[in-house]
Amino acid sequence: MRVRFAPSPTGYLHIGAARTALFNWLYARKTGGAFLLRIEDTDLQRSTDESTRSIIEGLRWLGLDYDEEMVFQSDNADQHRAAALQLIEAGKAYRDFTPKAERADANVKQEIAERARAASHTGADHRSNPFRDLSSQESAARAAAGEPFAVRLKVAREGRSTFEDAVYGVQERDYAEIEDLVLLRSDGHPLYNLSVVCDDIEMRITDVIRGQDHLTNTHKQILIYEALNASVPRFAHLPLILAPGGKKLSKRIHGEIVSLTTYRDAGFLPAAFRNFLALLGWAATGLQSEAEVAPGDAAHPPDERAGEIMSLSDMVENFSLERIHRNPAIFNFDANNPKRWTDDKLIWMNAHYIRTLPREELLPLVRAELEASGLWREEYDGDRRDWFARAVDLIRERFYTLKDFSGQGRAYFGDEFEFEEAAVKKNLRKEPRLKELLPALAARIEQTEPFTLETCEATLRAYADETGVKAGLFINAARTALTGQAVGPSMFEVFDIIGRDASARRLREAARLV
RNA sequence: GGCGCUAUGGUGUAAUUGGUUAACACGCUGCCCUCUCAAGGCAGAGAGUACGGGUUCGAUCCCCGUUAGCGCUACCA
Repeated sequence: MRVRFAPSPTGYLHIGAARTALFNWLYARKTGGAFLLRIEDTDLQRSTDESTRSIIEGLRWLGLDYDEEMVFQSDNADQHRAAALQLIEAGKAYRDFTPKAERADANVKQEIAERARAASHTGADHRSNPFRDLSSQESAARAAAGEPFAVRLKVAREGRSTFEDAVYGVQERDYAEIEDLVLLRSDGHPLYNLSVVCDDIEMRITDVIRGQDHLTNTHKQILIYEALNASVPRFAHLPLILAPGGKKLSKRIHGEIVSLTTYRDAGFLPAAFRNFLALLGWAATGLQSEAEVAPGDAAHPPDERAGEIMSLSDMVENFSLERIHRNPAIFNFDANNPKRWTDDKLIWMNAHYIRTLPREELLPLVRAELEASGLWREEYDGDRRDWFARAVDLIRERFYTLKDFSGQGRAYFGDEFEFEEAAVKKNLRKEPRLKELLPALAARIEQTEPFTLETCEATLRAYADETGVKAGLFINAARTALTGQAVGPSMFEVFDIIGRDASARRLREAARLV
C-alpha cells in the first residue's frame, strides 16, 4: 500500500486537508504501507514557499510523519509534458489550435453554465472540436510551423466510465458527459489532471484517498491512466467538511477558523485536535467492545467507553475506509460568540486532554507556552520541578487551552498578573472591612507553621471565627488577591502552591484594591 | 444548464446492513457535591429519522420522485 497527501501550497493548511492527511496516514500505518507527501505546486502564480512550509509544519504538529522524500510536482513538469506528447503520438490525444480564451477567475462558474446552455441550443457536444480529427500530418505540420496548441485527451464518443470508490461505492459516468479535457496548456504547462495521474503512477500510489470534491473528476483521471496504459489505483473519497448551515467552508468567508495554525496558536493540543478531526466523517466503534466495562466504573469514564477518545495508536488500530461515511460533516462554530468561536466539541476535547493527559506529556507543552509568554523560569526544571508539576496539576483541571496557563494561570508563575475587574468588585469591594482584615490575615498566614494546605485552612478559619466573618468571605477575597480571578482551585491548595511569602504579600497588596 | 454526491435532535456520530421505548458524545436545563468555577455524579429537555410516494407482515435501513445543500462541469487545483 502506498498513499499520498497531495496539497497545493496556496495558503495555510486547511482543516479539511489536515483530515485528509490524517486519514491517509492512518490507512498507511494500519496497512503497513507508505505515506508520501507531494506538494502540488503547478499553479505557479498562487503557490508560495511559505505555504509549503506551513503544510510541513502542520503535519509535524499533527504528528503525521511522511515516508520517503517529499515530491514537488513542478519538478516533474517535463515528464508530464512528455507524457502528453506521447499520447498525441499514440493517437490518444490531439493538438487543439483554437486560440486560448481569456476568462476572469471570478465568474468562471457562471460562464460554464452559460456556455453549457448555449451549447445545448446549438446542439454542439463535447466532441465537436474541429481539431479532434485533424490528420496527424497536418497537425504535426502546423505545430512545426510554430502555431501554438493545447493538448486534449481524445475521449471516446460512446461508452461509460466505471469505478468502485471505497467510500462512495460504484460510480458511473457517460463518456458523453466528459469533455476532451486539456492535458497541456498552449504555453506547454501541464494541467492538474495530467500531473496528478503522472505523479501517482511515478510514485506507485496504490490508493488515492482525497476529498469528495474530486469524485466526479476521477473518471477523467482514469481515462488518463488508461491512455497511459497504467494500472488504476483504488480510490476513496472523503466527505467534505462544511460550515454551519451546510454552507461551503471557505478561507475567504470564514477566515482563520479553517486554518490549522489557528488551533496550534490558540493552544490546542495536537492529540486533541487530531482526535476531533478523526471523528469528522468517521466513527470508530467497538473500541472497547470486549472490555465489558461496568456502568459507573470510575476508571473508564463514559466517553472512553464510547470509544471517542482515541490515541493515535487507537485510531490506527480501528481505522477502516469502510467506516467512513458519505454525508458531509459540519464544523460547528459561531463567529459572533467568543466562547464558541470554534466547534464546542473540539473545545471540550481539548480541555479533556489537558485535564487527563499523563503529566509527563503535558508538562513540556505547558513549558513551551510559558516560555513563549516569558513566564518560564529555569528552576521549574530544576529545584522547583516538583512544585511546577504540582502547580500544573492543580490548575489544569479547569483549563481549556494551553493559553490558559499563561492567561488565567499567570498568577501561579509570577507576580505580574492582572486583576479581573468583576472579581475585584465581587470579592474585594463588597466588604469594606477587608481593607483592615486582609493585612491582618496576611500576618496570620505569615506566621503559620508549618505552611501547609491544612494549617492554612486552620489559620484562616480561626481568624474568621475570631473576627466574626464567614470563612467564605476570606476565601473568596483571598482567591482574588492571590490570583486576580474570581474562580479557581480550592483556595487552600492555592495558598500552598503560591507559598507563604507571596501569599502574604498579595493579601496586603490587595487591601489597596478594596 | 448538465452530471454527480448527500440528507438521523442544535453539532459529531450509532442503530446486529428490514424487527430497538431510535443509542452515545458535545452543547443545553435542573439537582447533588462545594469556599468560587470547573471536573465528577444524578436527572431531564430535545429527533419518530428532510418531504411525498412505493416495496414489505414490518422500513432510519431497499426503490422512485420532490426539496435543500454541496461538488464537478476552466488552457484553476
